[in-house]
Amino acid sequence: MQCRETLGLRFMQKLKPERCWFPRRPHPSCRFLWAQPEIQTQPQEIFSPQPLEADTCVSLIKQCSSRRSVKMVHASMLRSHLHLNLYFLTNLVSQYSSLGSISYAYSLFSSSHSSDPFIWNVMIRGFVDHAQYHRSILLYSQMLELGIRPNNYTFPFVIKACGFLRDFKFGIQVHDDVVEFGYDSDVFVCNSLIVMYGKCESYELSRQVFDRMPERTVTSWSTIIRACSLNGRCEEGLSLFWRMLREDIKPERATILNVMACAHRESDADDICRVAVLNGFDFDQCVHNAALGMYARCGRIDLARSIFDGISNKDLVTWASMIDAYAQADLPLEAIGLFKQMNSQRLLPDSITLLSVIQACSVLASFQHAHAVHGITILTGGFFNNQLAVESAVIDLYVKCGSLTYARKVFDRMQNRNIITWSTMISGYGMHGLGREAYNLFNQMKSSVKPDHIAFVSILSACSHAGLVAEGWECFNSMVRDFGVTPRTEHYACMVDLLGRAGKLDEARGFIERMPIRPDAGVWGTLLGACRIHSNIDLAEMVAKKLLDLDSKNPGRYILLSNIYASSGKTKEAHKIRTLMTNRGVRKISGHTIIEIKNKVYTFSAGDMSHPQTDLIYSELERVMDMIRLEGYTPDINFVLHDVEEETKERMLYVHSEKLAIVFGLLNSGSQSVIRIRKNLRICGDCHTATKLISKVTRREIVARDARRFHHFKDGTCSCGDYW
DNA sequence: TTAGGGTTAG
Repeated sequence: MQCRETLGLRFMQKLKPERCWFPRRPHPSCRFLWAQPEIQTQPQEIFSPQPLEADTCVSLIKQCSSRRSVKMVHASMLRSHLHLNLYFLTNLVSQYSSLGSISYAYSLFSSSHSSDPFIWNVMIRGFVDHAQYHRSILLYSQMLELGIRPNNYTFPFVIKACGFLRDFKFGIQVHDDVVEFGYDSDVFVCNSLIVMYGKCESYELSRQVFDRMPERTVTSWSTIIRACSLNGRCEEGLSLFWRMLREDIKPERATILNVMACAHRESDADDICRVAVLNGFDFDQCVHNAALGMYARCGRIDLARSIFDGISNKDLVTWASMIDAYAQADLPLEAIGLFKQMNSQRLLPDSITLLSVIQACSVLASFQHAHAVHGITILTGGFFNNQLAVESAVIDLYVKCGSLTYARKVFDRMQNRNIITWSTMISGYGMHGLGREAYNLFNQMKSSVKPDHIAFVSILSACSHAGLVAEGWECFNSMVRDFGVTPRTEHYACMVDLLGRAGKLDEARGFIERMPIRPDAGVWGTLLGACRIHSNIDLAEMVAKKLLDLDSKNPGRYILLSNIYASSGKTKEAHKIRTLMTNRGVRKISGHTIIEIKNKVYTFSAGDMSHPQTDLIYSELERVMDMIRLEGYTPDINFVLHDVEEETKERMLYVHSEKLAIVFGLLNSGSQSVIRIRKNLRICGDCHTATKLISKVTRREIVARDARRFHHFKDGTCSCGDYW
C-alpha cells in the first residue's frame, strides 16, 4: 500500500505541477485512489419439511433465502394450520415478496381478506419493490375505499410510488391524506414527501416540507440536498450541506453522494472530499465513484481519470462513470475506447453504461461504431433492464449516423414502444427531410400512444423541414383541442420556422406578435433564419435588434446577421456586426468536419494542412473543383467576409472543412460507398452548392450531418430542397 | 406474537 501511494503521489505531481505541495497538503481526491473490496458472506439455506411449532415459524420464514425454501416452510405451515394466523401469514407475504414472488404474495394477501393495515402495507411495499407502482397506488386507493386507515408506515411506500411515476397530481392528493390522517409531522413521511416533490420537479414544495418539519434526521438533510441536485438548485444544496455541518449533524454516505452531485466548482469538490475523508469515507467505493463524476463535472477530467485508475476493483458504476465523463466532455473516442476495455474484461454493460456509450457514438456520428455498439446491445439484451430506453437510443444513434434504414429496422423489430421511441423515429424522419413519412408515422402513433409536448416538437419540426405547411397547422391546432397539450415556445418556434421557410415572413411575424406567451430567443432566432433564406434585410434588422439583446452571448446570432448583410453586398454592416461580437467578448465557434474511414475518425478544419495526405487532398480538390466548374459552379463569395481580393475569396471557400473532408472521402473509400461527413456548425451555403455538383460529377452519394439536420446529396440535388 | 418505513454514485 505504501508503495502504491508513492506511485500515486508521483502520478498526481506529473499531472499538475502546481500541486507539488503534496503530500504535506494532499489533494482531497488523492484519498480516493485505491478502494478496498467489500467482503460478502453467503446466507445459509433453511429447509423445514416437518410440521412447524408456532414459536419457530417466524424465524424460519425469515431465514429462507430462496423461493423453494419459503415454499417448504409454507407447506409446513399449512400442515400445522399456522397460515390461518394473520401474523404468520403477513410474514409469509413479506418473504414471498422479498424473494421475487410478487404474484404469489398477492394471491396470499387476497386470500386473507384482512382489514389489518399491516398486511396492506406489506403488499403495497411489495409492489413498490417490484416497480409495480401503479398497482401499489391502486391498492392504497382500495384501502381507503374499504375504510381501512392508512398509518405512518403506509405513506412512505405510496409516496415513493408517486415519486417513481413522477405523478405530481396523485402525490398532492396523498399529501392531503397525510395531513388528514395526522402524519404530517412524521419524519419518515416528510422525508418521503421531500423526495417525491424533488422527483416531480417541485423543489419549492420539497423545501416547504423540509422547513416545516418539527424534527429532522440526517436523512432529511440528505434528501433535501438530493432534491436540490435533481432540480438544478446546486448552490442551495451546497449551502444546506454546510449548514447541516454547522448544526453538528454527521453526514452519512448518502449525504456525501448527494452533495457530490451538487458540486460544479473544483474548490467545492475539494471541500466536499475533505469532509468525506474526515468522516471516514476515504475507502468507500461508492464515494470514489461519485467523486470521479464530480471532478469530471468540474472540468477536471484528468483528476477523474486518476481516481478511476486508482480504483483497483472497478465495478460497473466506476466504468460507467468514467465512460459518461468522457462522453460529457466531448471526448467520444476515449469513451468508446474505455467501453471496449470494459468489454474485454468480460464485464457485462447495463443500460446506463450503454446509454453513455451510445451518446458518445452519436457525438462521433460513426456508423461503424454505432453498428458495433448496437451488436453489443443485442448480445447483452437479456441482461439489463430498461431495454426500451436503450433501443430508443439506438434508433436515435442510427438517425444521427445518417442511416434511417437501420433506425427503422430497429423500430419495426421492437416488441414494445413508448412515446420516446415514436418521437425519436418521427424526429429522425424530420432531420432527414422526410416530412411525409414523419407525418404518417405520427398519425399511426396516435392510435396507440397519446402525443406529448416532445412528440409535437418532433412532428412540427419535421413538417417545417419538409415544407408541409397545411399538415403543420393541422398538428399545431390539434395540440390543445385533441390532446390537451399547451404549446410552449419551442412549438411556436417550429411554426415560425414552418411559415418562414415557406416565405410567409409577414405571417410568421404576425404569429409571433399574437403569441399568448413571451417569445424567447429561439422564436426570434428562427425568424432571423427565415430572413436569411429569403434575403429580407429590413425584417432581419428589426429581429436582430431584439435578439442581440435577448441572446447577446450566442455567437450564431451575430454570424447569421452578418451573413445576411454580406449576402446582400452590405460588407460594412457585416463587419460592424462582427466587431460588435468581438467587443462583447463573444467568440465564434470554429468549424470542423469529421469523416470516418475504415474505423478511423479524421477531423478537418478550414485550410487544414495537418494530414499526411495533404498534397494529394489538395491536388484532388483542384481536379474536383475544375469538374464542377464545368457543370456551372460559381463560388458564392458572400460566404467569405474577409476584405480580400475576389480570387483570394474563392480560394478561401475551396479549403472549407466540408470540401476537404469530402475529397478525403473520395480518395480513401470504395467507389460505390456512401461518403458520410459531419460538420459541427450549419453547413456553408457555398459548400452545399458545391457538394450537390460533386455528387453529380463523381456519381457518389454524400450524406452530410450539420448542427441542425441531414443533407442527402445525390445526382446533383439535396434532400433538403435547398432550404435548411 | 409485534411482522411493515425515508436518503445512496453512473
